[in-house]
Amino acid sequence: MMKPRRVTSQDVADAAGVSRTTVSLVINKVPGAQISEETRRRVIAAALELGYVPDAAARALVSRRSQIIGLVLARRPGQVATDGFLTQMLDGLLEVVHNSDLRLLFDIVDPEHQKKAYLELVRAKHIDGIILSGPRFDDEALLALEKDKVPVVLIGRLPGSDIPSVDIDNCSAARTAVEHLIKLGHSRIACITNASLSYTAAADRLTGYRTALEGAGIPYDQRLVRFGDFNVESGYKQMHILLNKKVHFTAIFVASDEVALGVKAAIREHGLRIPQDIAMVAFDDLPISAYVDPPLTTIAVPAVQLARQASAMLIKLLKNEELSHRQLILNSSLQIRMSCGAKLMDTNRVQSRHQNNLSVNKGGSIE
Amino acid sequence: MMKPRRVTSQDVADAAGVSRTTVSLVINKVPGAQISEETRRRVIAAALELGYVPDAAARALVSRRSQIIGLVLARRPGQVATDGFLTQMLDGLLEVVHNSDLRLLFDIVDPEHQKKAYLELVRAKHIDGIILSGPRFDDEALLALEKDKVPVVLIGRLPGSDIPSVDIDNCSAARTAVEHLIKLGHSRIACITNASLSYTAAADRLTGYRTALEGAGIPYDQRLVRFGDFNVESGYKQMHILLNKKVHFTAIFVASDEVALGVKAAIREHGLRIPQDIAMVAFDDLPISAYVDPPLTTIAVPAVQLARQASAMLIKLLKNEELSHRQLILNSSLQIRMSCGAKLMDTNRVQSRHQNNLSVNKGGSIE
DNA sequence: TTGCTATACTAACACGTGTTACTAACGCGT
DNA sequence: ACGCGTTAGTAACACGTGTTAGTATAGCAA
Repeated sequence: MMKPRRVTSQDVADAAGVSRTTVSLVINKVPGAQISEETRRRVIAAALELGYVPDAAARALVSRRSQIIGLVLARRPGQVATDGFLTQMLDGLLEVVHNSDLRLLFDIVDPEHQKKAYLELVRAKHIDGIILSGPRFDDEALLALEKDKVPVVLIGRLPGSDIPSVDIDNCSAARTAVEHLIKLGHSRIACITNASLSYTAAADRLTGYRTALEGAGIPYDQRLVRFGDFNVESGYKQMHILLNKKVHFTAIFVASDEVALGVKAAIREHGLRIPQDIAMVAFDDLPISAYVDPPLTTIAVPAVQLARQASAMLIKLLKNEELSHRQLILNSSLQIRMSCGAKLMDTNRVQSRHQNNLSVNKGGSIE
Repeated sequence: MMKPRRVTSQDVADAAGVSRTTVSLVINKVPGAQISEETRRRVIAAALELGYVPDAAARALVSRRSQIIGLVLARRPGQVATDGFLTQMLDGLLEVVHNSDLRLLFDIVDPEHQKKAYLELVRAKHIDGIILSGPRFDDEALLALEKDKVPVVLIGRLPGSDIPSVDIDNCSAARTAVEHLIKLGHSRIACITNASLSYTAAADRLTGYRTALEGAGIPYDQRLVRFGDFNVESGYKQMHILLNKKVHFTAIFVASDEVALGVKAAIREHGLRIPQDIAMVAFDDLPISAYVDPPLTTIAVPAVQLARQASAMLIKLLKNEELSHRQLILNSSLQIRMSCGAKLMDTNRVQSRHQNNLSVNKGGSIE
């Protein structure tokens, strides 16, 4: 049994009785090409007949474009498994990527060890450009990329660099969240971050928390602050530590819905109720957050749109088009549900469907 | 300002005073090559000095290997955003993929329209092989792949095909779940599937449900069965429909944790309690499921290990090694927590940390 | 006839690598 | 001197495509 040789453009050319060049011109619909309708049809017929599919590698070699863009996270293996934000980004990316006939490569880079991993990814021209989500302050490889003039777009921000980026205003969003708690009468407000402060988003959200306290003249109490690590489990652990410290507080700001779920469980296990004993505001507004019990009051981050915008920007960079904005800030908003206790003040009954705000902001155009 | 030309292996050869062939032999550590230690060092020094990174496209062209494998889901855009299972799979895949110096390409294929999309993906040799998760009965393109002898591994199963696959026994797992409810005294048990019955896993889980009922002599009541669509929202909607029908039931089997969260919210809004009014068993055991309120009794699916095994099998296929098992079935297990009411029978107090089973099965070796 | 333009194509090069077949040099026994 | 194996390295081809520069034909004006 013979292994059937690959169908090349030469085969198509032979079958159609033209040159390989002509085949290329027809297949790629080259704008200025002079091809008679008659031969065009013959070529297409032959290609279809033979099942011709251009070789991606050969094409990439000569055109110097792999038609693949990379989504990279600075995470350790194991931290991906629970990332509810990631799937939303993937969704947004795939949408744009499909419209531009690109492919999406996904990878993570261990922030501790192999910082240069994605440098090689792009130097090898495996991918044409990178979308890096969740940048860290200590990422030197990223600056190397910038120097290499590699197309990069950040989802998030990295102060001191000029890399194009899409983000929300984490600081003021966090501030809004905490101010909401303050308005509800709380003054002892704890905080659990979404991640280590090496991540710029985590640092910004903590800053927002501090700013809100400051604005209300509430002193910052370090004992009320702990650090999450992306996943549910970290929230669960940190909240147990916090509760066991027996430092008094009546509300908490958790800078991630995912982490907040763990926090919630820990609170429950201590026999406390949300929001009656501890009011809670979280951050991200994952699709599930409106459905958990109690529904989370949280900052709605337009994850899908962040991804859409980032990929749209990256594609512009790949085409050497000028960006209208190098730093883009999308709007976030506070979704008031049950966990903060604001709505519970009106009524003590079981919440009706009407009260339980399940609305989701859809749409939003690209650039 | 000149655009600096790419560093090629020729540049390295010149710098080291050897031929390009020698550079290739050194860089790739070709086993039988006769290279003196002295020149080997010179070559490596030169490569490091110049920052040489082999061109992926050129390498792929000549070696006929892209070193990329694809993870493909049969989903519509928008269905990815909430998939808690996906992130777990990505985690498992990345682990294996990194160990083999491969890359991971992620894509979805709209099951209605463009079934042949991933056929082209592999015909273009963009990727060396495919891991297809969540196959559907009506996927003809998949059979075409099999005929093309393209390396494919299924996460899930497709009856009537001989494609290598990794899966759990969805049918018997679902049966276990429902039998658990029956043992607790329930006989009016509703069911909401995880997805449309075009997906083999959804069909299998429904079959398990029916089998359990049959085994207990409980008649199948079609009015108690509805179909989810992967996400929370579908569970919420379907459960509202179910509850509004005023058909009596005391328990429900939801074939997906994600969907179950929506179901939970709907039950709550109707003023009913879990498990006192409606007992619930779900399916998947997402990382968050132990932390929601009440913690879900659910079938633990070893998602990360499914992905690990699938990628390990795919890599074997790529190396033309023989598979020890073409169809691999991993174990699933029922995680009994609060939502089914089993533990509530012992006590009516707030559950202690001890009772709230937060243990996670880790580990498990590869092939 | 010559010259010019527009049309419809094609020959040939370039992209950067892996690999096979071959060679040059050297040591060594006879 | 001769033959022969071993070591260390290289020349040259192949992979399949995009693209530039060039050619052949026809049409048409002068």
